Amino acid sequence: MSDKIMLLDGNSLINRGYYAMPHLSNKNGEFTGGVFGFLNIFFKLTDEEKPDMAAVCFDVHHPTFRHEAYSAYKGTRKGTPEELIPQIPLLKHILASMGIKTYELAGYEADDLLGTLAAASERAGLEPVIVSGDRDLLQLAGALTRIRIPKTKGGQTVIEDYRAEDVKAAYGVTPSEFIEMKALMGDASDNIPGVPKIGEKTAAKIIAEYKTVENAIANADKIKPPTAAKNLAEFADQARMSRFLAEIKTDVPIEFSPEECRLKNMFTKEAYDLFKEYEFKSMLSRFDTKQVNTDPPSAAQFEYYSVFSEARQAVSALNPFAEVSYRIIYDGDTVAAFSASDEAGRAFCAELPEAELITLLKDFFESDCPKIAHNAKRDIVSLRKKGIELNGIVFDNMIAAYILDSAIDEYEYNELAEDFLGESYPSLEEVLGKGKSRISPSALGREEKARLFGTMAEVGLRAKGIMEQKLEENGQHKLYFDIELPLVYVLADMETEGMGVDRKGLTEYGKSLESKIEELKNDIYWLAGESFNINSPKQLGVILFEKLGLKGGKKTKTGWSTSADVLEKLKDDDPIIGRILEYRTYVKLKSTYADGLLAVLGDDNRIYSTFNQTITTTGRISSTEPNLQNIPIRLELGRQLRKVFIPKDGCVFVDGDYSQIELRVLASMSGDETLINAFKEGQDIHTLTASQVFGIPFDEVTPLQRSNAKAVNFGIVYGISAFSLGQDVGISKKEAERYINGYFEKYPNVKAFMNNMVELARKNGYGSTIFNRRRYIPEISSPAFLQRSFGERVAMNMPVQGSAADIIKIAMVKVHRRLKAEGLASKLILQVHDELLIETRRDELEAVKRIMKEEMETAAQLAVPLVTDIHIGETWYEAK
DNA sequence: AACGTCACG
DNA sequence: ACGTACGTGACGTTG
Repeated sequence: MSDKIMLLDGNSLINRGYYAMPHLSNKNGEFTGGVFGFLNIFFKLTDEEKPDMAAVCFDVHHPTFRHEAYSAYKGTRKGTPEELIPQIPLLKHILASMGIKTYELAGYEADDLLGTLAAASERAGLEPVIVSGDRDLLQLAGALTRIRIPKTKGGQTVIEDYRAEDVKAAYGVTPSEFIEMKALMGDASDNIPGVPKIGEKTAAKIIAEYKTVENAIANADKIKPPTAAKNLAEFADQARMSRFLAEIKTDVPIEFSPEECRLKNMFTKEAYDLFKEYEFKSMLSRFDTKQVNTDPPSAAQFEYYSVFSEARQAVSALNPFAEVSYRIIYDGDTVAAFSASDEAGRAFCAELPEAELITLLKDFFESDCPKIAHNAKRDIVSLRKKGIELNGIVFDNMIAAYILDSAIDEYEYNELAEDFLGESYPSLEEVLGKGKSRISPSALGREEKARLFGTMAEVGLRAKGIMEQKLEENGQHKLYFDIELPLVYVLADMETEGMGVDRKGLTEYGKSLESKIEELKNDIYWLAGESFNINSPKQLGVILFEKLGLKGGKKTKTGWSTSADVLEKLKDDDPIIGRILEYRTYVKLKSTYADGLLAVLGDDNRIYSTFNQTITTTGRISSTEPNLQNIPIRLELGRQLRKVFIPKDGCVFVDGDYSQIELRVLASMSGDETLINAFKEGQDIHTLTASQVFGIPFDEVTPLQRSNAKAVNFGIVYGISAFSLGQDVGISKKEAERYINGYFEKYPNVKAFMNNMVELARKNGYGSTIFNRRRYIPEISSPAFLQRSFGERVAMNMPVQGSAADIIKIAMVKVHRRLKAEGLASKLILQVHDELLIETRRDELEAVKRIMKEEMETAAQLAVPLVTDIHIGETWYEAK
């Protein structure tokens, strides 16, 4: 077997990466998208091809005869975007660190080098694989040489593979004829003029018949479209010159020895450090961390105790007046170890049986000693189950990191060290492994435990200072200390309290769906003429659009789309469609809700959801295992499910929800008079929008018009596009455009507000809310239209959605505080973005109603009232 | 693990 | 010409 050599077009691939990738940069603001894109393709290919050797070629532009001769055509070649320029040396640096050879030669482009290296490789008996984003390279395909071209297909990168015969199959010409073809059609981006009026189609036809440009010129009189014949004769010299330019050189005078390109271990320490520095996090898992693990840079002193008396001494030696950063190390739900640091550079770790740890730590945790935690909510909830009430949390590093950058999805100690201290440590995943092969933390060696757990606490102590300072600088002190940190306790209490469920009712609800599902399933099989898996969109698509031949199908990345909005349009074409939609509704209710909730229902008939405070980019909280924020309500059948959510004995539910909070926030932030007055006067906002946009009196708005106006209002909040609004309402894009223009005409300040938010986000790099919550939006400066448009929509939406999130969080803290202050036993148990639910003691009903309304309505001072509707019920169903 | 789908705000 | 709504989480299928 001959060795395989992979030859990559550095410039082309980094360019492709730059335009295809999200707008990436590291924390120093250095742009990295192009390099990341290159490496992505590179690794995908090395995984697939497993080459023995590799080399990367780069352009070195130089004024050569080639460009001088055709200076008339210059200007068509796109200059390298500014952000990409420093990425080219960066890529070379990274490749060097991985031991990958690069080639460049003044005056030659990468494709000439690739051609030369491929030819030399063939002569050396190797199997060359050329990788480029540029289709011109296809002319190099041959018996031995393959060309691979990455392509974005439905959001996914696929890498096409061309041998000589594949070129023939795809283009109808051989690789060498590909050169002839290009000479005729020209290529603006390569400054190849070609022949006027000859495009891809004509060129292909001519070359298929006459094989070469020279031969075509000789037979110009016989060529079919008369214009082509005439031009070919007239521009014969230009065609010859184009032919010369189109051919990639295979004889560039460059020294090349394939052995130098042999791949060794690419995953070196140097490469690892660079990958970390430039934050190519998803690629770090390729490194064998056993080899590259970084030692803690600080000369820290970490003690390890596994004897109770020694551990006790260490805990009591903690300074009760200084801030102590601590970490609990969990093994599942068990407390496996504890570490703490009250002085930079020092920490200890105690590992004992859980019961001993609980005894050891109870006083410390319950004392007022100021503590720096990392995910305090988890500790509060876990310790409570073990009889400890955690007090004195003055800082939560995880929450602080989220406030400083809500887009990050991991906030472990090493990320904090990296971002705030500029130090590198291995991640927990690197130390413990991931997925199935993850080991328990207690399986580490003593030394390692002391160092790892100690560092976790120690880093927390030092990072806190820096983060606090940044919060201050950002004007986020109040957001952090008055809203988010107190909210930790509120959410912990909600998680502790849980929500009651009527187990029998839930079981019966599930049962009641079964027979209907069976019935629909049989109908569908019968109508389809065969049985198949209805839950498989793939199989369903084949049945509907191929077997039954329904028209109007849309495509997804993987096949036919069978989503509800597609099926809805086909409802009248076949009775099977309605059955499928109905089947889906029932199956969803059964699997996700009936079965799903039963699976997490505790023996005490309560459900304990987890409320995540650091997930969303906008500032909302999220709910998991189960998600109690997406319990059905819109359709009656699903809504019935809410009857199984019940308060405990002696209690009722009091539910408060903000009316139109996002539109009120929009009115207030934009200062739009019309909107503000409407809310002040308690007008129906969708009807108002309808009357404004459609130019009709308020009283004459029809239900359909109101519903369309409602869609417009939503669209505005989401960062509207005419296309999507049209889709949603079922009107043409043009008509939708008229709606939007009408809207902005009637609410001019809203338009100014949106422009403002986009401009501000572009200038600052982030969007922000009334309470200074931030979301960084790097996409807003992306060169890629789609990315940029997304960034702009986010810039318009985040301040609105985020401010609403701020407001209800304030309300939660206030409601929680009032309930405590007034000594009430009623408990806040749930938040659903604009709604709060309190499990209320019957004797406290009036007080709770009053507190809820007051605190929710006074959570923030807006230019419009924050109207809150209160409902009471014996079940959640009734309380809405 | 990624995708399609669908539940909520 | 590009191909779209903003923010989530859970489930089942498929590679």
